[in-house]
Amino acid sequence: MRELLKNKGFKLTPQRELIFSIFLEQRDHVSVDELYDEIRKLDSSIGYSTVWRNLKLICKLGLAREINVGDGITRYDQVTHGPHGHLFCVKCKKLVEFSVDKIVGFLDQVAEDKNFQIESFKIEIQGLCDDCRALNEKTSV
Amino acid sequence: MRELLKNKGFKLTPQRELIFSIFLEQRDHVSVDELYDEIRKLDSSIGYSTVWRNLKLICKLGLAREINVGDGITRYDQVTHGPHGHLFCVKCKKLVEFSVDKIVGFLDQVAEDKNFQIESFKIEIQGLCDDCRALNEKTSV
DNA sequence: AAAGCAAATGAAAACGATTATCAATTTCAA
DNA sequence: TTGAAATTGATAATCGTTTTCATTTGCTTT
Repeated sequence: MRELLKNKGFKLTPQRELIFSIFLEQRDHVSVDELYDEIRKLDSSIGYSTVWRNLKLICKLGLAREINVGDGITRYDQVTHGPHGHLFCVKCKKLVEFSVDKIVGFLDQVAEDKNFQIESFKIEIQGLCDDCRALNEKTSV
Repeated sequence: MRELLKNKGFKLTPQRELIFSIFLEQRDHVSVDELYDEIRKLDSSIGYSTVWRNLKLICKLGLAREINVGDGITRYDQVTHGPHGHLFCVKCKKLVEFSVDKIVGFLDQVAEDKNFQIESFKIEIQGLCDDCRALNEKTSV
């Protein structure tokens, strides 16, 4: 961690250390606000900008990616989980991952056909998750 | 058009008629600003809100979908083009469609496995398009 | 160990796209 | 023709993101 930062000219501050470690232990895809709330529980003196800037830095270092599901909130997705798609529940906003191994070949082919140089891809299914679906049926009867 | 609106209790105004027709003849995925600019050329009295509201309405009627590529600008994608994925050039912001017929089966399977009810899906490849790629090579030599 | 400098921080303000408000106007059914 | 409901246009509010700036801090070099 310290080395990864040092090599690129970044400094290791207590705030940064805390933000990195808390972010990396999140299982879900957190937003700035969500991470900020977590951080504040541990050190209420850390500012919002600092959390925001460090999330950006985490992305720049290649440890996470920004995800935009269209609800106006940017979430941060650890790339250490490997390439994957997302199921996004439009009701409860839950984001669940799934493996996309079976279709990366197809995507590579598409890009090759159009002479497009892939930087990243995004595969997202939007709809209702298991829970919200059950809930919907109950309340609509 | 008139019937589609009438059935759902919406009224047909000259502004709406113009916005709908101009939107539907766009080949690209326009943003509110872009469509507003087009509209203004034809009728400079139409307000931004009206264009925005009618784009929302077009989506509500199922004629288009919102696309979020992560650059903070919402674009509108005509669904009449059928299900498709997007190649998004991070440099020139161009959005090009490609067919996803070969992988919808896979997505359906994923959803079924998790008992997830699909409303829509999004398949996006981000990177450099043919043109920008060529340009990059030239300037970096 | 001290100094110097670049980077990082926190508070606040700026920003930009989206969405809401509201008075005036217009559509459409009765 | 008339009245209720929807629409419009201008403007303001909202909200997440990003920038600014003075101050502090980490780290390298003496």
